[in-house]
Amino acid sequence: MTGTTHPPKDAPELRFERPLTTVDLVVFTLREDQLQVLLVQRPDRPKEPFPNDWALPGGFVDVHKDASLQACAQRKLKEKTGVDTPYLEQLGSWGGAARDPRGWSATHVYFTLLPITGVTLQEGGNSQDAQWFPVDSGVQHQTLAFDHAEILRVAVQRLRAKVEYTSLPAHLLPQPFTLPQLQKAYELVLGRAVDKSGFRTRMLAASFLEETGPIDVGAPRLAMGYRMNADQPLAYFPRTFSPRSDH
Amino acid sequence: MTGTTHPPKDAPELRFERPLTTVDLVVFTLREDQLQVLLVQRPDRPKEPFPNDWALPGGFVDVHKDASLQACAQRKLKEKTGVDTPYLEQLGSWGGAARDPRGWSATHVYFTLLPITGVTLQEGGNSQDAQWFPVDSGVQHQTLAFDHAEILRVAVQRLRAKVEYTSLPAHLLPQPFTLPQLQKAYELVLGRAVDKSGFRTRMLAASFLEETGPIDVGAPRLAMGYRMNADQPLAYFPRTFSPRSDH
DNA sequence: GAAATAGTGTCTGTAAGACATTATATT
DNA sequence: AATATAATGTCTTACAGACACTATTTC
Repeated sequence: MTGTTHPPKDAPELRFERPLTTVDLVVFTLREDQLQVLLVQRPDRPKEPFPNDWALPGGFVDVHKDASLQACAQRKLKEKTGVDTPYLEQLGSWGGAARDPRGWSATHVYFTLLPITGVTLQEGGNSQDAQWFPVDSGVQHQTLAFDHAEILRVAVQRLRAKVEYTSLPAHLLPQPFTLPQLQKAYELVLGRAVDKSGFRTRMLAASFLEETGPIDVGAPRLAMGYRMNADQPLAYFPRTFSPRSDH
Repeated sequence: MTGTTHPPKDAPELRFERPLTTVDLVVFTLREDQLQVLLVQRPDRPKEPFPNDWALPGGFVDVHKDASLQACAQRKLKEKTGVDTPYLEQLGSWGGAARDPRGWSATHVYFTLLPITGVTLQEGGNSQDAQWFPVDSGVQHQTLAFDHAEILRVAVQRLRAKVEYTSLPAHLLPQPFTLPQLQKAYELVLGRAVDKSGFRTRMLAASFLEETGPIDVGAPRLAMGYRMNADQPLAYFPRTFSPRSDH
């Protein structure tokens, strides 16, 4: 380990301009019967780009605090939401000369799904205002800071695609949950109804759920409660959901 | 555009240490009836990490040459292979304090599939020796430079997973190709046989192929030639390949 | 016509979609 | 008992897998 200084003194061949390196988060939750995403408002200070615009939470990698990109994402998530998420997936990276007026920059984007119940939005710090926005309220096409509108669009697309053949939406619910609740989560994310019978067969066949006993969720009848198998953060189904009408 | 200098003079709040930013490539091809991957040998020079070890082709982002990460990947691919690939997908990014002895670094990894016929390996430059290695010859578990063994493992996993439900292997063949050739490409990537009848139905149903007329590929009988639909770099199948025996 | 490969047809199995029906709780 | 929701059953359809069969070319 030679140790890197800024500017690097010990390695002449490394004396070239380095891009800025950031990590951004796309945090999804279910709130008010809608799929929502967490955004923060850019500060209104001199030299800060996109003042007052909404942006994905995130920021610069701190080479002294963060052992890795994933660790950096976890840290930022914890700072904003107080949550240690069990599911954090890399969405991809975006980098170029034009995306940040401060210079050539590359961001590593992670996305996560959280039950709203576990979240307590942290005020202050770099993110004056953190706020939830419904994904289908036009946020995707509003002018977010940087290229975050594009990133959010890709994130939503990836989420919806993946929900068609994985157990992802289970992470949106506090445990234990019932199958009707899980089905509703799927329907809210996909934006369409799903057949109950097929849904249940499919979920139970994937064996990523464990029974926890009947639950009263305010319905006339008790429903079986389930929690996710601890060792299986994500189950893959043999086919995608796809209504007949598509063909 | 404020313009970034090194060190930045105009933005006190940006005077922190920046990670190194690189782009690496996982280049797959079909060669000698095997799935192979392109590796380059690390130079044996003072201050260069992992001297003589094999590594994925790639290198530092050049903020003056490269408009974006994708452009950087295209440039490096062209430099090494002389190819302008029609298919370049981001695999993900790897970053951390420990992966490069020169300091905190993050690499953005792209992968591509090429017909071997179009490639002419470029000698000299930063990559003394570029060479093809069969994926299943233990390269995945050899000690590659940096964390490239891990990256390669993920790339192979992603490729094999995606081949189960997409038209990816078509990019491994020079056009036009025949369906038997395409099937062989699938079988080589997947490492198992695939049923002919189902395969053909599936490929033709996906309608990403255009007939180009019968071809003589040295077989006793002519076969229909196909090329990929120009506007469809990747077709998705409704289900994955999966032999009965799995269930 | 023998041989080898290209291409097609038939049967079966799996799992989803559609929708009807039964079960269980509350009022 | 009425009602609302939970859970199950039945029928159909799509499409892959297995495997047998036909077609076309060269020798």
